[in-house]
Order: sequence, then C-alpha cells, then structure tokens
Amino acid sequence: MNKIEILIIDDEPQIRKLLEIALESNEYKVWQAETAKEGIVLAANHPPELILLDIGLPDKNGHEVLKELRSWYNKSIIILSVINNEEDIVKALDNGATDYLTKPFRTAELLARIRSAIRRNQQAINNDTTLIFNELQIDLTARTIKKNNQLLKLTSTEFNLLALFANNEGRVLTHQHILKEIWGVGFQTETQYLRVFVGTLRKKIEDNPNQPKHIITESGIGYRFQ
Amino acid sequence: MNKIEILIIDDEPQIRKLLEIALESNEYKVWQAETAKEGIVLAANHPPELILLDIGLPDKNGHEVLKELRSWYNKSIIILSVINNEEDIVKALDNGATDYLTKPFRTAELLARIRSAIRRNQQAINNDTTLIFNELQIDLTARTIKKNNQLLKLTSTEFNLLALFANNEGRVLTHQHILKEIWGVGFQTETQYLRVFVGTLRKKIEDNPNQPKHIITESGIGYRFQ
DNA sequence: AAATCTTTATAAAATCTTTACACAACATTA
DNA sequence: TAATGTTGTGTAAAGATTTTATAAAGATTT
Repeated sequence: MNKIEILIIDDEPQIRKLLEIALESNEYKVWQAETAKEGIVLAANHPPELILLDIGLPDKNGHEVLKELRSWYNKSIIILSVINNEEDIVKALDNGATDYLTKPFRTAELLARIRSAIRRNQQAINNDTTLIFNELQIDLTARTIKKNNQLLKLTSTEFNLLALFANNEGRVLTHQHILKEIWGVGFQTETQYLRVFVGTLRKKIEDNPNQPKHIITESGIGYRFQ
Repeated sequence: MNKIEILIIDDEPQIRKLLEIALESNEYKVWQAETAKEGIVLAANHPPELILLDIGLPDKNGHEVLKELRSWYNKSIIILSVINNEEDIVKALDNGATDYLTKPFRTAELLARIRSAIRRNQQAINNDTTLIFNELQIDLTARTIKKNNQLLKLTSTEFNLLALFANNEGRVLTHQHILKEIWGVGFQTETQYLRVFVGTLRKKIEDNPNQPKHIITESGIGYRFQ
C-alpha cells in the first residue's frame, strides 16, 4: 500500500525537521522544499496529496506561491504562518488555501487538520467529479471518460453531450432541450446534429452500437441515458 | 453517495468561513460567492439544493438578487440578515424566500432550518413528478413508466395517453375528450385510433390484457383508469 | 495538415393510420 | 322463439408516413 504524500515548503530547517518527524511517524511520505521555486517544481513533477506552505518565504511572497499553485493544483494546501494575522489568513483562504495554522502549533492539531483536509480531497474525488455507470467512469471536471478503466478520446462536443446525459440519468431529454443545452438557443431545430453526435458517442461508449445499452432513443421525443 | 450542495452568497469572509465549517462538518458540500453577481453565476452553472443569501450585499440589493434568482431557481433560499427588521423579512418572504435567519445566529438553529428546507425540497420533487398505482410507477417529467420496478418501453403517443389517464384516475373520459387531448381538435371521430392504442397499452401494462384492471372500458362512452 | 463540426443523401427502423374481420351485446322481426 | 340485423369493441396486420441511423462529402477551426 502506498503512503500518502505530503510536500513541505518552508525555509526553516528546524520546522522542516519537526514536521518530517511528526508526519513520517504517522505513515505519511514527506517531500521537502526550502524555497518557493523548489517547492513549485517538486509539486509539479510529483503532485502530492497535500501541501504545507509557509507564508513567510524568503524568495517569494507566500500569497504569490499560493496563487501560482492554485492555478493548476486542486488538492489541499494548508498555510503555516508565524503571525496570527487575520487579514493574512483571510487573504490566503480567499486565494484558495484549504486551511491554516499559526506557529507555534501543536502536533496533534496539525495532524487533525491534515487528516480532515485529505478526507475532503478524497470525498471530492468520489463525489463531485466522477459519475459511474457500470463500465463507464465519467470525470466531469477532468473531462475524461474511462470504459473498463481504458481512457476514451472524445471531442469537446461529444463530452458535453455525454455529461448532459450523465447528469440526467434515467430521464427522457427532448431533442429541443438537448440542443438548447449543448448548442444554445436557436439550434432547437437542428435535430440532425444530435443524430450524428449520438451516433459517434454510441460508437465510442457502447459495446454494441446497434443495440445501445446506455443512450436509448425515445422515438419522436429524444434520448434517455441509463 | 453525493453530498447535498449549498451555496453561500455573503460578502463577509468570516461569516462564509463560519458557515463553511458548520456545514462541511455536517456533510454538506459548500459553494461560496462573495458578490451578488458571482453568486448568480455560480447558482446558474451548478444549481445547489439550497442557497444562503445575505440580504446586505455591497454590489446589489439583496432583494434584487432574490427576485432574480427566483425567476428561474425553485429550490430553497434562506435569507441572512444583520438587522431584525420585520419589514425586510416580510418583503423577502413575499419575494419567494423560503426562510430567514438574523445574525448573529446559533449554528444549531441554522442547521435545523436547513434540514427542514431541504426536506421540503425533496418532498416537492417526489410529489410533482411521479404517480403510483399499485405496481405501476409513472414519472411524468422523466417520461418513464415502471411496472414492478421494471422499465417499460412505450411510444410517445402511448405515454401521452397513459399520462392523461393517470392524471384523471377514476374519472370516465369520453372518446371525444381523449381524442381531442391526445390528437387534437378535428380527430374527435377517430375512435378506432383509441381502440388500437388502448389495445397496445393494455398489452404492456396489464397483467391480463383480456381482463384489464387499470384501463376499464365504459361501453358507448369511453374509458376509465384506476 | 489534422481534427472537428456541419450538411446532404439515403437506407433502415419505428410508429401511426387504415382496413378487415371476429365477437359480444342487444334489438328487431318472421 | 329463433333468426337476423345493428352497434360497439378488440385484435391482427397491411400500408403509409415519420423518425432515426449512418456514411460521407463539404466547411470550418485548430
């Protein structure tokens, strides 16, 4: 079983050592960076489950680092700060920090917050982004779809259509409604678009496109996903 | 299992944080908006189960936001207000607010009101769309019908006819009336259509189509659904 | 140039309409 | 009464029409 990985970005060696001991004795795998630059490179090469970020780094303002990380990193970032400055904390939370801790901190509290943040990560993965229908696994935020754990290649429109279907499992969606959602108002009469795209989608996701199990046609009305 | 989603629209970060902690620790998924504009965009892109709306927003009067949301959003909106102003509350309720809370509020009370509002949402969903007659389960918006939890395949006209019957349980509907409702004015004499379609419907929904329990013929007059 | 989207054409499938006929209930007539 | 006709209903199936699926050619975007 793989250990959960945590990246520490802090310039003080004593703090890093303290965190390393606390975390490794709790079965986390620890990565360390001394500077902002080094931390961003490490995170990019090997995205950890959680980042502990010191807001008072020497080479770059911590808020800048946070923003930069948040532009692509969507798991938990816990801020470490020497000062109990509310303004700083609010700013960090607004910039996407998951939580914050003021130094000096108690190890028990640190660990509790880390557990909580990681739990939320994993719930987010399970709940928000991916929908599962038998052999199909649709990740709405990553915009990827797997069939039997095999990644499929869909075009943008195909994915939009599939996402609409998946969000309305079991419900009959009329041609007009689908066209309005995917192509916009004014396209409600272009039912042929729909036929073509349902065709390509079926070819990609159905075992037997002639006898579709997922995208069911409701003649005269629209389609239903199941 | 998906978490229930709640959108907070409030300009005060402390209040948002407080609400976030209270709600997330009670297994809700929280979305946040700092401004009215941002809140409306978020709600439109991803309609939540409930909205917590601060009536005292900086960029737009809360009452205006409420009206705008209510023009298309039909789930619960709970108003948050710093002032215990009866006039304001009455106005908000008139504009479609589900409930209100005055700051500072107790977390326990907030949670209780949220549970209550969400419960009402879900009852509304259940009541509006599906009709149940013994082993038959008819979902009017999804346009699906289940017999003993088994999905049946009906054509469009068959479903329309069944829906008309189901909406008029126990009542005798004349041939003319049914024909006018399903096929339109000018088809009132085509009683043979009706015989054919009642036949196919019975074949699909009745245990024994020769001795129908649901679609009863009233000779010389029409049919009755029970 | 490659990928994607939009149109067009046509074949196939599903659905609806119409016709034919059987059967039952009831009324009429020899 | 028995035979016959009338009317309303149900069922099957042929015919007509509508709707859908698919390929592939153009147009557009990346």
